Amino acid sequence: MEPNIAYIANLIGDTARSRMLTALMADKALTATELSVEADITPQTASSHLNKLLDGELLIVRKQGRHKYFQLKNRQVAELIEHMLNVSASISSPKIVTGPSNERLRKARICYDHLAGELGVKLFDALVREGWILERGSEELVLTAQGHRSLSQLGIDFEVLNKSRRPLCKACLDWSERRTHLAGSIGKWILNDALKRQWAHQDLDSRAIQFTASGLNAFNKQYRI
Amino acid sequence: MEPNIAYIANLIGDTARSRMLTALMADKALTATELSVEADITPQTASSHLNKLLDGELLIVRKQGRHKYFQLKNRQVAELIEHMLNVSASISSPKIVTGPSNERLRKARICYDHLAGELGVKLFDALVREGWILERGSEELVLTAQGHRSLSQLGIDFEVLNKSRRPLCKACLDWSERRTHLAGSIGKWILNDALKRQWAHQDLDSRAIQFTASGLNAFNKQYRI
DNA sequence: TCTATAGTTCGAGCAACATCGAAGCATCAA
DNA sequence: TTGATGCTTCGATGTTGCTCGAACTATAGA
Repeated sequence: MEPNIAYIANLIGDTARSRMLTALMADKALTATELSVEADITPQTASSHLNKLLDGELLIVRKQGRHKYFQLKNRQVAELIEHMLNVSASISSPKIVTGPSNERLRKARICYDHLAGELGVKLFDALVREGWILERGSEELVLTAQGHRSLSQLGIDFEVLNKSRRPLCKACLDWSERRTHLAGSIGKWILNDALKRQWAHQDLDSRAIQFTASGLNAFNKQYRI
Repeated sequence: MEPNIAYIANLIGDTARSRMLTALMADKALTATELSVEADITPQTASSHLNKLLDGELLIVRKQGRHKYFQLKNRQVAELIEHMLNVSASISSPKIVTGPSNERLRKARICYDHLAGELGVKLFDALVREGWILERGSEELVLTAQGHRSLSQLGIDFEVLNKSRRPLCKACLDWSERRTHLAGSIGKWILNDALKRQWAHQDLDSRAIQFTASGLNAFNKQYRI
């Protein structure tokens, strides 16, 4: 038999569960209670949903004291959610409502482990313009020799990155901008570096990334945005 | 608001609808009745499901006389389904049952527009071994100069392929083999070429690709499998 | 030991929706 | 015009499963 995609899709296809999954796209482990708040349901209901998601192997859980920390099982699952976000965003009928909290999400947010939103797209454009990465076709990205040099100077350790089997650069479609932004281990490094330098911090309650005024300046300068 | 992934997921998450979608992965337009047979439901029920899939913009339809031909809306949708097949296949609980008709599917099948299954993986391995394509990391593929030469000799027209914004080579994870096979416009060309040369033909009732004995020989020889 | 918090299990209520029979419309081929 | 085929609309039925209140277990802290 072919794999049963209805099972997985049905799992994601519930409003409460899909909200939990989307919340977990921030790549942060969340507790059952936090997720119940996120999904706007009671803890009992959340407990039932979380068990289903565990059964379906979309989540993993770590127990710490009286807390349970849930997170997405792996990158494959995260990429599936991302894919669904993209397809959903390209649909016309259920209109996308604009709100104040979404303004921040649209500006800059975390997409599993790299920067997305307006700033993510700007970053990508700048890297291409400066010749650090090269677009081959519309989906394939290549790091140039110059990009390698420049990023090394910024402190990236390619020795470490090359050890992982993950590609350095990867194109990721942005659902709010409908444009490409940078994923892959370099994308991850750039976000982590900005957080480490305290140019920005992640919102406690959402996937939004808040840049400080000076942090944004430094970030823009560093990447010629 | 973030895009509503529950809506799309819920659409795919019904057994009947998911069967229809999987059937359409063969990239062939099917009529409403054919799809109702595929999903094992009455035409009335199928009609209702197909309308929902149209509303959700997962399908498009062409009317021809008293027939209605449905197909997947675009490659993005097909890739989403493929992604779900992969995630589903990597789940342990709902075991994959082996059956006679699946034997053929596992050997060689169409994955939207390129070759998948055992033969697809073998093809990929051969192309890498012969140095026609290069694996960078685990997901990124590059066409080598030698690959360009060799494929040109086989009749591929890179002028045409380069016009499309689609990447030449792309890695696609195979749900039955759990290994990489070749997608992208070259993958598409190779399959089409084999069909054109009548080395193989597509099953009428499924996504299986049937090679003739001599066709398989020629195919293996051409690509050093 | 007592209390507060995190998470669970059970059961009942309720709404959503997949399903099909019956009947209807549209098209094609005589 | 008649009959056959493809597809749809309508209404009734039944099941699934999301939901929460109530009561429970488990852990942490004092």
